[in-house]
Amino acid sequence: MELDPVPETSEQQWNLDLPAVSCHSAIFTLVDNQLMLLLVERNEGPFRFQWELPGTALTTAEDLSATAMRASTPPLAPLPLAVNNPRQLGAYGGPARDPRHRSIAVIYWGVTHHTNINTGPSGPQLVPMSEWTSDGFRFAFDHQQIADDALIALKESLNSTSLATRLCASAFTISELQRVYEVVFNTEIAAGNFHRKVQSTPGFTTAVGNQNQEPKRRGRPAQRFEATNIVDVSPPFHFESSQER
Amino acid sequence: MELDPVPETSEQQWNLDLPAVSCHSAIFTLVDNQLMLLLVERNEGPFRFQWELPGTALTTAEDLSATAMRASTPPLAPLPLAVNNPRQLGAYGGPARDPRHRSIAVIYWGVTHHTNINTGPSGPQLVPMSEWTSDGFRFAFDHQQIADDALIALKESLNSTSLATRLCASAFTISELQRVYEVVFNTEIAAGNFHRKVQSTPGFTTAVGNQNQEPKRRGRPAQRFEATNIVDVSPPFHFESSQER
DNA sequence: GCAAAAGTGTTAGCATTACACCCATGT
DNA sequence: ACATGGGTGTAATGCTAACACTTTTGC
Repeated sequence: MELDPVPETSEQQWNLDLPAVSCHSAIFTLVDNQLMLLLVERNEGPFRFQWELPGTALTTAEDLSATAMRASTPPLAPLPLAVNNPRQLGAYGGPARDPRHRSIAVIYWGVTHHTNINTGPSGPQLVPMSEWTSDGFRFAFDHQQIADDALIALKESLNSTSLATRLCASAFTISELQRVYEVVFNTEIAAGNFHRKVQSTPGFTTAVGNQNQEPKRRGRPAQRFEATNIVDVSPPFHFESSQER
Repeated sequence: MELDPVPETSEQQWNLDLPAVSCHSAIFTLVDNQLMLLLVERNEGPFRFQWELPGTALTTAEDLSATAMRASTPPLAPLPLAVNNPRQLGAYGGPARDPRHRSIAVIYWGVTHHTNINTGPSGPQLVPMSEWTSDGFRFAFDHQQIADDALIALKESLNSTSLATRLCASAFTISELQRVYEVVFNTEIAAGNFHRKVQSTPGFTTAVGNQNQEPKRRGRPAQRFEATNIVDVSPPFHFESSQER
């Protein structure tokens, strides 16, 4: 069994057979109590004027994750996108996914606070979930399936890890954290129990000194916390979306 | 942003830049109370005489999973390998993973009963986990990492789904099913509790008519069951490996 | 004082664990 | 009879859901 992935054919055939590989990213964030996904509207080629996950061809000698993250940064953006924990969703390579040629897309997904995302009129846009899960929305290629899979991966990670802290600002309250879950799962959570669960999970948050210079609101002022390394929640949450799609 | 994954360069450069894509499979099975992994010893190219997951270049217009499964079937085998639920582990594409050229490997993993696997002297071999997790064992490329990741994925699926039934023969007893978990996790399970958990999970098994023509052993004869569709176990098991590596 | 948000206490329910115990069979 | 493996009963434990209740603030 020869496992050299380069087939022994002529150079011309080699060209035709070799698939193109691209890396894409599915970046989620929260804006205004809505879950947003970073998407790009295609302006040429097949699926023109339809939306896709930001991606780029795999050409330079870097990790797949680095290529994917680079793709979600607009060309002239001053700072790279701060998604510090991209996770691989998988490779999508159905033989008919690109009408031009065989194509493999490797997808990474991640979350970040919306202030870390640079959007511009000609680059990636934040699209609310209510839009891209509606029937009229048009994804390019198989990116509808990919976005659905990424959303499932996001929910699984929120249930089993402290990833939700990365969707909050650098300092946040427990109820702001709770809002993350409520938005993503479209559900209501009993505040008292949520508070205990987070506080009783070691490493979920770190208390921050009482720099409580918030615009004063009603009610008892909340403690503020910071995100730390992502830890497992054990036993996990088991939130479920109430009515999806 | 042009997202066409084919860069607009000359054909020669195109050759150099385009990575090679191969599909590999990590097939687990049980033989003699040992967890086995299907591996191939390389006999040419880099990493000669080292072991890799069976793989093949992506050349034909088929699903990635089909290519991966084809790679684990010996060339002249009469029947394809019966892994009816291959799951994608991920894509591995570090820039240095293949010393010859840029290379992307898409990995699928699965389980099956050992009688469904055809091995030959020149093809894939079943290697016990005790061997391939020992320090002296030599994997080709980054297949050590991939095998470790596949084992983690296997354990996660055993904990959260009824996949273990696919490692048993077509008819099996609850204690044979229990042995699957005990071998993979290298742990001991209280038989009574395991019995209840399996029986109380709808769809985990299907009772089979009392065709109880086994070689008679000591003790009360056990009921025999068949595998059905794979269902989620909720709440999941949480077995853990006692002393790994 | 009252409303609102933060945080704590308390009870009931569910699922697992540990282990005792009975069942059915071969020797 | 007895050992062996199959299967059920039961009490203790740990975690969560539900919700009452206290605390701390703005109005």
